[in-house]
Amino acid sequence: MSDLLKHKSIRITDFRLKVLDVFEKNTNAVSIKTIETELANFDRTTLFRTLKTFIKKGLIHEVQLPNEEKMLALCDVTCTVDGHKHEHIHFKCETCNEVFCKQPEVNPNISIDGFLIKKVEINTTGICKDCLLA
Amino acid sequence: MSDLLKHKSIRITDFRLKVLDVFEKNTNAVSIKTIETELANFDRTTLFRTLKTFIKKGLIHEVQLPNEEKMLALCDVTCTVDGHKHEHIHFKCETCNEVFCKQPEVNPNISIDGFLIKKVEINTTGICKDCLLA
DNA sequence: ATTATATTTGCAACAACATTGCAAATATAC
DNA sequence: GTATATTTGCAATGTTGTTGCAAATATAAT
Repeated sequence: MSDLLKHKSIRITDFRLKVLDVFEKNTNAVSIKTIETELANFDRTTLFRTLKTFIKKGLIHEVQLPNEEKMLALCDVTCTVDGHKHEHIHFKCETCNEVFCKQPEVNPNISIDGFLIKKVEINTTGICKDCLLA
Repeated sequence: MSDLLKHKSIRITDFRLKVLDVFEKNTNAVSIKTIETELANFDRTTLFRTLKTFIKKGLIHEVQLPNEEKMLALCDVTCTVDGHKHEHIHFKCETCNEVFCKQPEVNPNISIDGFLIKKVEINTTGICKDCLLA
């Protein structure tokens, strides 16, 4: 578990392990509110700095849907301090409100006439598998 | 110009016309900061309420790229109080920092195994046409 | 193992962004 | 022109995130 921090060149501290633990206990993306609830006594400044470091080092990434609270999720192993390289897309279920990182069935190829696209980010909403079956 | 408000069932007031004017004067998406700069004397509460109303009624939409300031842009005519129905995607130029609403060359078809997708939002970054030619 | 160095933490203060309640003002409907 | 519902402006407050700094801790060097 601390290997994950070491692998991304993040110094290991008690607090960072606790924050990482929150991400690992939750299958899907988590909000800052969730993190704050699951950490017992903590300093908000340190939390924000920790999250910033985690993002910079390629350990977690933000999921930002319009008019929605910011969510955070663990990155693919391909992400490093040199940049985030995600293949997945994001999905928010309007029934259970969970935010998923999922592989699309066909890899989308997005282009705009005359423009050079370097990064693509896809956010979707709908109803997830479990809620459809329920 | 006030027809646009009428068409979206938004009561016409001086303040709302001024805010709408900012959107119409700017070709691309604008930040709240930009709106505040272009409005002379105004009340921030009223501005936030106005923007919320505009979004709810389908006149403008948010463009939220991760780790970026929230941007706002006029909607397609297809958007109403019953929902936003955009065909376009968003593009932020890393050279000029403009945020565009653009039609993609091929309409992307996004699907996730077992999930029902109702809305898709695509945000891209790169270099825009003008900056490529410059 | 001990020390040196660099990074991280916790606290207080603050800045930016956004919301609520309420009385006065204004827009639309009659 | 009046009645009714909505919008505005103000003050207060909430939420989210940042800065500076001294003390504490993690890693690197010996």
